[in-house]
Amino acid sequence: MSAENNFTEVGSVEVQPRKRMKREDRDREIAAAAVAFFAEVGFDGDTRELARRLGVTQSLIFRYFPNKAALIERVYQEVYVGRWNPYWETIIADRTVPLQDRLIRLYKDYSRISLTYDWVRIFMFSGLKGEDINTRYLKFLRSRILEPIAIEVRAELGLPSPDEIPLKMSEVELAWGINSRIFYLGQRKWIFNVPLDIDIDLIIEHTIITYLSGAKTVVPMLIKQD
Amino acid sequence: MSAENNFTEVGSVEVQPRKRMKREDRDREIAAAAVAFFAEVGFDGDTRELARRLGVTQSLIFRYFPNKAALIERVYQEVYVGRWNPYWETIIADRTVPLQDRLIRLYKDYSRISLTYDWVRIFMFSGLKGEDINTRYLKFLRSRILEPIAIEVRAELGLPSPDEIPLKMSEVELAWGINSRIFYLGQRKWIFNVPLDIDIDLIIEHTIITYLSGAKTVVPMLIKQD
DNA sequence: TTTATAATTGACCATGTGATCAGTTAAAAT
DNA sequence: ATTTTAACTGATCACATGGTCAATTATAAA
Repeated sequence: MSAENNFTEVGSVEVQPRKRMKREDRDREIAAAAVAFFAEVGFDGDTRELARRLGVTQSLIFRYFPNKAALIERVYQEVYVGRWNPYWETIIADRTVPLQDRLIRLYKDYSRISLTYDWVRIFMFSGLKGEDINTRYLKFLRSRILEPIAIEVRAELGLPSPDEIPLKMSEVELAWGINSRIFYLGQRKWIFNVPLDIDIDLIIEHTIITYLSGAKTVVPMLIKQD
Repeated sequence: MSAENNFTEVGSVEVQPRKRMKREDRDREIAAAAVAFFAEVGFDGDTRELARRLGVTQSLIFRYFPNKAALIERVYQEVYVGRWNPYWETIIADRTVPLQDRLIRLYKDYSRISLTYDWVRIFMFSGLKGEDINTRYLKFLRSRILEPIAIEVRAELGLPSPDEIPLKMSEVELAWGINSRIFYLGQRKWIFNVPLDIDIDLIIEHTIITYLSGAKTVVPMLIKQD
């Protein structure tokens, strides 16, 4: 066993590793491996198996992270905080481009991040564990993406701006529909093992068209009542 | 400890239980408790804690189920198989009622089952565990609900029937949109702790209207292109 | 080449968990 | 009242897991 630990197996080929990495590098390596590992097996995955995948002893992990909880916290940072792209927020508001195009572009790009194996599964694992990171993320998403979308829809349909008639919660709920659709694609693929029959980008286009088409019918209805 | 085991605590009041239940009753009681317990903490929840909640010893559980896996299998039966309502399948095809009304009725009823704490959480726990029950359920759902919906949409829009032009996968994908929306509501409520701002029944209505409105735009497009 | 630094290991502990089984006892059968 | 049946318990085993720490050794500094 100890002899093997000096080598990292790739396929059936053994590769000479640099033994003893610099602290920073090893730190990043462990974090990255933890993301992949916990995404696969969940946060109950044991640290010995994680160490084995790293080609390292279990005790080493605890020299880099004080305890398992800290390692998990780091995973959240890597996946949620580290992968948010502020550019998404600017796409929405650019009225030189038709709204439909903006939304399609936004969600095609967003799905490149949020429809990955790691992202989808860790999001669910942490949610089920009762971590507040999900709640926080979704509140953030709501204010940075969904409400802006609802505002743009008002403009697109020539309806009164939120200054005149405040955004109704049901208008934002309608925008949730887009995200729920996208996220569900990720769950089907990475959790439920139900293959997607057609191209994701195409589904996104249909989703946006459906949303806008529905909004045209529903939103005027929503802001009239009350 | 052993003295306490003869009593089931409800709040701070101790209630005299019938010691020694009939096999069938105890069996059902354990199964029901297992559903609630595993829904809360996941399938890594330990049998000792489950026994404690039942006011019973851990070893008793293993007199009713050969091992933990069998208990979990029973949980799947209770939740997925046991709660499916065949009536849903008949609602869809009833053309004496407008399609929009049928779909709203169907999903309002479906959500009464599938938007419960137990249902949503166990569905995710089992999916993440890699059980095939999710895959099977979703295939079933597709053939019993989604494809029938896509067929009814064809009729509603006066488009060629599937006999003439077979259902496109993208038409079914569009119907997935409804389910993804509904399911996401459950996840927000029971997993991510993001309260729903407005009434679920209302969201369902908007979801159906949006879907049909979108379908009117998209479906003719879909079946034209080869 | 020698010394100092710090990355890494291996043995170990405490605790938790699925599963087993001989023995106990409430309740039904006689 | 006595016997029979079967629901239930308590003790225990084997193993897994998070975490600790003194000892080891690759690597950089001298």
